[in-house]
Amino acid sequence: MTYSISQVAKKFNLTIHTIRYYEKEGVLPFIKRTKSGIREFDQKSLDALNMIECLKKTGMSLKDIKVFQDWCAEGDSSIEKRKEMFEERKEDILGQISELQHVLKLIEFKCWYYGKASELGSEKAVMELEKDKIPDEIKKLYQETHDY
Amino acid sequence: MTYSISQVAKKFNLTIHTIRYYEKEGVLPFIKRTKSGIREFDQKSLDALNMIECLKKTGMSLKDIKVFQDWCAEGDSSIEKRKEMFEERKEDILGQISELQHVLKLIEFKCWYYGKASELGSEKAVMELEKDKIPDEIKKLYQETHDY
DNA sequence: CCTTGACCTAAAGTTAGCTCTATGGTTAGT
DNA sequence: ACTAACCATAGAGCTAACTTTAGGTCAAGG
Repeated sequence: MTYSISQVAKKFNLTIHTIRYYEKEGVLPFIKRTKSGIREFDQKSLDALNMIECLKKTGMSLKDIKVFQDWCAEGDSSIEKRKEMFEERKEDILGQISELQHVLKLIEFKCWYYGKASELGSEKAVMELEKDKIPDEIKKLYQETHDY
Repeated sequence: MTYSISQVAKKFNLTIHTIRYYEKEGVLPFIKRTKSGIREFDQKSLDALNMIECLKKTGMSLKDIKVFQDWCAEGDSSIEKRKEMFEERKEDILGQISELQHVLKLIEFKCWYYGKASELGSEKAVMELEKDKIPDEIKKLYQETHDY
């Protein structure tokens, strides 16, 4: 079973242009062609594209993804490097998640703040709230997110 | 207490150029100047910059951050819009976190895969492993991350 | 056979977000 | 007053990741 470029584009929610661009930049491994030069994507191509999309979502650049693809093409001798790359990627993602969880605290504080402001009619009224009227978990959110 | 641009740059781990660029683009609210034109950052400026960095980390563009700053400058009449913006931002972050958790599964599968490949000496050996030698949670990770 | 639609390449254009350069003013120490 | 360190502006330059354009090929259906 093979797929045309437009079928693949639909599956991955990319444009045809983007897929061709990826191939040109070397982030997609070799893609078979018909004798007239039309690309035919097989399961391996789809798997590679899935990996690329995944790595992109972790914030990796196409340049670095290309390095990874080159390692793949190199074969078993690059297994160790690829292993290390994925371990780094894992740590990086965990870091990103905890950063987002931190950022979320400030956003949640602001949700509370503007909820109150909407309720009381002004920002001034929220800032003049006596301290004992501010829930402890909101105070905590506030304090934990002013780290400069 | 006020701060010079280079002190602020250090605090936020940005370059002086970037901070000036932010001001030029209107994402920083009005910053006071000495009579000779030198910027003086006060607590309010720092708070704003903290918010900007936070919104940037959620993936918001400077253009949209500027819209938010314009709302802030507009005063209480934009409270509702700002509240909605933060609620959207919150949903967005939760979405990002769960996307990263999904992506993490494929990365963790690859960590296992290359760990085995390293142990057995080749990728081929991993792919030929009998199914009952692959831990269930690894099979699960694999299946859950091939969603095209 | 001719049109239509999906494909191809090469290359120019776009956008965001910085980053750097040139040029010159300001301020604190000796 | 001189020097060094810091500040300013205007504007050019850069990089990544597309996106669009121009011009052409190819295969199937009427």
